[in-house]
Amino acid sequence: MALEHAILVSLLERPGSGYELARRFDRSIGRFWTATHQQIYRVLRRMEADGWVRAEEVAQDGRPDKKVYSAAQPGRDALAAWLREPVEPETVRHELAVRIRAAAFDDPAALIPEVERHREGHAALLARYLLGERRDFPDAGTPGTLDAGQRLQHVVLRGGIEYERMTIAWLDDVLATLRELAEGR
Amino acid sequence: MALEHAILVSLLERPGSGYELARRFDRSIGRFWTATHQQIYRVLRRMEADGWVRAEEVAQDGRPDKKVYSAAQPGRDALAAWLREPVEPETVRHELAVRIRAAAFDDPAALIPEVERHREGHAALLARYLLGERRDFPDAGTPGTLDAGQRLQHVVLRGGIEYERMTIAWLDDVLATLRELAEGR
DNA sequence: TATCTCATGTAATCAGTTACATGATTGC
DNA sequence: GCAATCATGTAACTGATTACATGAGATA
Repeated sequence: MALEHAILVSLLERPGSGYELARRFDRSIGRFWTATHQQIYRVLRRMEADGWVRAEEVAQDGRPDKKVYSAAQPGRDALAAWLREPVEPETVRHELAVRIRAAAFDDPAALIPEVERHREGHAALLARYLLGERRDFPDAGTPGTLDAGQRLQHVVLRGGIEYERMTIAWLDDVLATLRELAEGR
Repeated sequence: MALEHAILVSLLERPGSGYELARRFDRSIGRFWTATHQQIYRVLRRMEADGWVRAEEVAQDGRPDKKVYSAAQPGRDALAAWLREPVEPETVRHELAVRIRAAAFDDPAALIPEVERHREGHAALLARYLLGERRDFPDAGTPGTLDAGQRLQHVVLRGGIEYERMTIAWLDDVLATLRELAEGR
């Protein structure tokens, strides 16, 4: 039920059309909340009906018209109320862990290429995060250079970086275990 | 689409009824895949119809009858095929990260109690994992004492432990940031 | 007497994905 | 000429949650 809130945060950071939101959900916000454009359009219409967002039709030349959404006060209020609600524990869906345990009933070596591919994906993501950090927060060590929003964005990014580091180290552990089992050690 | 496979792994590790599976999903398996009993019963019926599992009615005295499920060969085959499929990147749902960025548009201090509660939950989980590790894998350092299934279970558990450690460290980082912002530093 | 555990289920609803559709413009 | 980008949508479906129901024995 937090897609509404993720959209609100994104619109508070910068107003935009459904299409633009969908692209943000592919990039930055998609790091911690995914959504397809169909879902975004549907939720935006509901949010507009509830008065959480305002829509403004913008005509463009050479491009289709678009509806630019921005957060309205009732939306801000709803966000503030949500911030004060208890954080329910997140439902976990860790497919790779299921696969690793499943490997005990099949050939463990069969899983190695997939885990390697997974590891590469996380390494690439870590590199992108570190690049983004150097680009967006070069002076993070100097006090007083970042506003509240930037400091909060940075601490979320640091979480992503640490998560990727931890995951890569763990996948190396997994690979070592799988290779040992494959070699009969 | 991996609930079927998670159930299969669990039934291969040990046959059991829908009710028992639901309890395992509350405990061990729930660490990386959650499911309610309603969903488990529904999926079990489908799996039985597909021949992935076999059911045996077991009468008990003093307790209701139960249907004990065990994995059948077509289920094993499906699991082996699934292991060889590409691992699609998992959809991320990180509500706390959304909240942290939302705090920029509200009072950052309002989030502190919730983050503290979150941190306590992760610390408790880490303690449980470490206890489980000492109980189930006391001789993990000595080669030749664990079979393939145990070694794979252990590497998954190590992942959980590292994830909790990383998360606790990050939540401390988040709390420090929120407290600095609340104090106007 | 009341609550907890064991055991299985139905019904309604919500969230999210996949597939398909439309139509103009820009770049190769 | 073809693919990609911009822009918004409908329809069908699957996966998952919430609420409710039943009923017996065990425990406090």
